[in-house]
Amino acid sequence: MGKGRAPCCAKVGLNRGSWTPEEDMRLIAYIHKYGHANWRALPKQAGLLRCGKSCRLRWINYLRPDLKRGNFTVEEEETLIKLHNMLGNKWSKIAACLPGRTDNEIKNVWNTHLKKRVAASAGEQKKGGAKGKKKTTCVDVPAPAPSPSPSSSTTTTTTTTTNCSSGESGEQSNTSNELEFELDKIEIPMLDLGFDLDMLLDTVTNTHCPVISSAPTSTCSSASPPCVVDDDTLLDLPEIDIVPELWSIMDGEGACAETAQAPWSNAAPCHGNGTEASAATADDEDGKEWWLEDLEKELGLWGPIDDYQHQQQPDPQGRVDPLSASVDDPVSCYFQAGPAGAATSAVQGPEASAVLTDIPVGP
DNA sequence: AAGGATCTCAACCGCAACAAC
DNA sequence: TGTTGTTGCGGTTGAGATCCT
Repeated sequence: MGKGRAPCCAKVGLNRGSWTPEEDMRLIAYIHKYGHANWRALPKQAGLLRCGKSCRLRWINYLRPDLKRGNFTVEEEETLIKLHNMLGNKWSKIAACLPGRTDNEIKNVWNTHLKKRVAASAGEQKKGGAKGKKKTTCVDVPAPAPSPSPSSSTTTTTTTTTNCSSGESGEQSNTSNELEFELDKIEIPMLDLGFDLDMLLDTVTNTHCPVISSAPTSTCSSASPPCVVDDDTLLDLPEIDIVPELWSIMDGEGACAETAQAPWSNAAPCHGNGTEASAATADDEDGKEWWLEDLEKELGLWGPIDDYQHQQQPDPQGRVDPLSASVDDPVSCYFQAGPAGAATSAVQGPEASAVLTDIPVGP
């Protein structure tokens, strides 16, 4: 959103600001089919008037399927507080320890309420804490020591990667050892987080690809590239009519395997370029099926297409399924009922499908 | 009900690190 | 070894949402 700084020249003429459902669908469809080996080339190939950076951010922070949504749990907040106490503003490292949470989200949560809460509880516990205004989940957090902010704004002398591709853990051994040593001393509630301290250590110290990664980044993809698409190649993306054809992309032909830690990662790696994506095996289908189901449900595509209207009928109690209630086209359903409803103000109806019929792009 | 104040969070930016040549 | 291109990170911003008076 034009935040005061002039855009770089490369971005002149590109869309900025909030993403529309059409753009989201293009990005989802493209990445699902071809992966994201090259963010810079991606928008062009996907027919998006966005810079690659923007696409990457949108995918990582909002669209990728392994994201949790909703408020942080108590456990997550406590973990975040402790990890921040240990690591400072190393949001990506913290994110690597909080499955399904992005560094941006964590940063926001920290800056909006946890920071205040920690400050309040550290400074003036007797006063009764901070007065959060809105949806802060009030938790009694054991007051941690004031953050030493080991790095806070100082940057990157430490290792930066928590990514999958780093096989070079050796050269980072100093930092890793320090982290390991320190992390060894703290207790982090891992109740529902699905991992243990060993995993946390592994993750933070880059010793292997985290099971719960901060993001299926292109670094990961480059380790096992999903589909390499020539920069200048006119992609053979099918014409997508929003309901059946996009669905077919998602559901089968050419659904390109994402990276190792992606939810559909059981799918076989995509060999060659995306246009020759092979039929998935039965196991592949199993591996990605749940995500596809999930996406389809969010899109309002789950079940027979005829069911859309049906799904919007109130249940016997008179309630309406929030996943299908909002609008009558699946794109809007997805963005209103699904990911935070952020794009709710965007175009709906015919325009959405019109855009999606034109995914194939040229140079 | 209206208007102002405050909060949230998606998206932007610049820069550093990394990779490829 | 140096240069160039790409990606990842952390800080910042402001529109929209929510709360308060």
